[in-house]
Amino acid sequence: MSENDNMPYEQSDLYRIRHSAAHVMAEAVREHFPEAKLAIGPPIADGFYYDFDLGQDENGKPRTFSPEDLEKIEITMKKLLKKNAKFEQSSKTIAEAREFFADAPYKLELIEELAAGKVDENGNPISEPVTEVGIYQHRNFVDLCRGPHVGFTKQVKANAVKILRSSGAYWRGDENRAQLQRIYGTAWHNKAELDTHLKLLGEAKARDHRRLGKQLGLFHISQLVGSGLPLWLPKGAILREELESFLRQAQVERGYLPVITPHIGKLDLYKTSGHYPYYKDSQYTPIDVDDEQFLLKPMNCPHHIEIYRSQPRSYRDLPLRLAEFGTVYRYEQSGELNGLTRVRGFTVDDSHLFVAPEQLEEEFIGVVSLIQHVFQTMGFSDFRARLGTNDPNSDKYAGAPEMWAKGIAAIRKAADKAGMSYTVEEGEAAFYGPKLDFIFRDVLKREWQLGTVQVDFLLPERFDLAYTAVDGQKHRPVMIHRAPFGSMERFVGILIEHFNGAFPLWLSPVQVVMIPITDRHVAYANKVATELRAAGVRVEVDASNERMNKKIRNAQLQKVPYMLVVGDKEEESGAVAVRTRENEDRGAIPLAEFLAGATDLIASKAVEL
RNA sequence: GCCGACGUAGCUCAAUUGGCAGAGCAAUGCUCUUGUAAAGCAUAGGUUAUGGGUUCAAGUCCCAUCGUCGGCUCCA
Repeated sequence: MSENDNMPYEQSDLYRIRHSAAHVMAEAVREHFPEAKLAIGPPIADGFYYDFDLGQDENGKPRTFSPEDLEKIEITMKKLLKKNAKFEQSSKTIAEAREFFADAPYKLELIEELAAGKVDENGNPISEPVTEVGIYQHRNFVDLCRGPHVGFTKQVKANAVKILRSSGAYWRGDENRAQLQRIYGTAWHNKAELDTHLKLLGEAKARDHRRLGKQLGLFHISQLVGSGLPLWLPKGAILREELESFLRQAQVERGYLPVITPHIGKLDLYKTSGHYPYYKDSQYTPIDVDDEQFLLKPMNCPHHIEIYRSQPRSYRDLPLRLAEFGTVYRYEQSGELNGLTRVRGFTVDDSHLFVAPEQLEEEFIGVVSLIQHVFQTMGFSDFRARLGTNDPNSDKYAGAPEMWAKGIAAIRKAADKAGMSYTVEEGEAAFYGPKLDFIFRDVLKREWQLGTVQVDFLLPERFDLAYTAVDGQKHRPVMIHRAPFGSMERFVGILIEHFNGAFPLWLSPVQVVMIPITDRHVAYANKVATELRAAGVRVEVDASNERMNKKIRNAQLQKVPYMLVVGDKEEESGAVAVRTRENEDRGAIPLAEFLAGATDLIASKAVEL
């Protein structure tokens, strides 16, 4: 790529190319749908989109793009790019713009917001009212736009552009407003880059955790059980239990205490905590029993708080770190469900730390270091932290401004002390407090929010939590909510895609497959398997009536780390012929030697075989 | 929830303008006894997501419901 990696995207050639591609695509749409009203069409990561309002069909329903329409639009778009035209920049006063865009209601709305000094075309707040707006024109296509663009349409190579899909999208991202028709496209410097990108999309599809989950027998979603309620198959359950026991061990070492709480609780519990109003729209309907209402728990915190309150607490009890792999239920909208990464019932590797105010910083740093330990063990090196703060203009957040300020300051101080750099994003907080999220970039450069740490002054107040301090007086503790994995479902989904199903040895559901060459070697294979199992290795014996080659192929497709081929030679010498899923043939080695090596790698949670 | 596409055997997919539902893999049985990514033969497997409708005739056309996928909104 010709761009300097440090250059902001907004100043790059690709940004101009994509922005210009969006304009020419809109020009093409206007050729097929002259009545289409234009909304916005910005560049995005890897491409661009443009939103259109196509009016209504004869039945009064909003018109939409058919797949055939998209094909036509792409052909026209390429023709228009090649036809070449200059992008000319100019500006109009607000009054001129109002008049010029009189028939473009969405553009008018943008102009009014700019004139009022509210937000720019991307919805970002602007500091002061705008008096002149930018205009870009090529041929007869004129758009309200601050650019930048390429000089000529030909600079967007027709063979480096592709229309990808269309979908509905709400105007201004607001589901209460009109739903527009969005067309997504992608554009690159040249055809080779486009092909590379399309290949990457294909790769991402091939390692989709839903596809691999089926192939590798990890999980199953049954229509009869319900959407978004995954069933963990034996191999998936092994993987999950390995992760859980790893974290349990790390928590024991750090003084966490286990607790177990039920899956439902009285509605009043969540009214007290404040979860009910905030999560109302995404909760299962309350269960009515004997004039009482119960809720499937949407969060574990209130239950853990009741454990804190089960007895009087002293400063000597603090910090109290209660941990549970707690399953919660949220009624996500049907269109939001996605394999394991977006479900309706999921298990949080949850913990709530009840700390004295003066312990907050140290405990927070301890949690950050635990999360770093978890990521490091997984072999995740590419991640960043994000400080999510409240949006003062939103009513989504509870509690007094001082509490928020205190929480944010505490996180900043702790993060700085821990040497953790982070970005700040307003409106990314939990309703009860600010949080530090850990965002992981997988091998395909996709970002996923995993671990989270949240500081909470609100719930201790709501539940009137207290402890007796050295001074003999009641003091209020502070809570830290945290989850290094986030949710077991999402984490495993991401793990599947990151490793493409070839998990590190310690996580592999089957670590070794025994491959006897003929029937007469099955007994020896079983003997070896018994020995390996006794040492804690997960082994399967492939005693099927198949050729060795087929057994290797099957094990390979299941991404089993080690295949141990045994025939006459191995049986005579007490050896195993080691083959790895990386197609590496290590030849015959003594069983004891293989076992020692494998158990070492398992114990050290090595990523490499 | 909204917009669009889709739903055929356990899996991956065929089935001409509406005209006898099919293949490969997997499964099961038999034969072969095999040295580093697919042995051969045979058998079984379906109310074409569900419910209505149009038609002499529906996998195919129409309506509704459920589900999946891609987005939007939302989110661990």
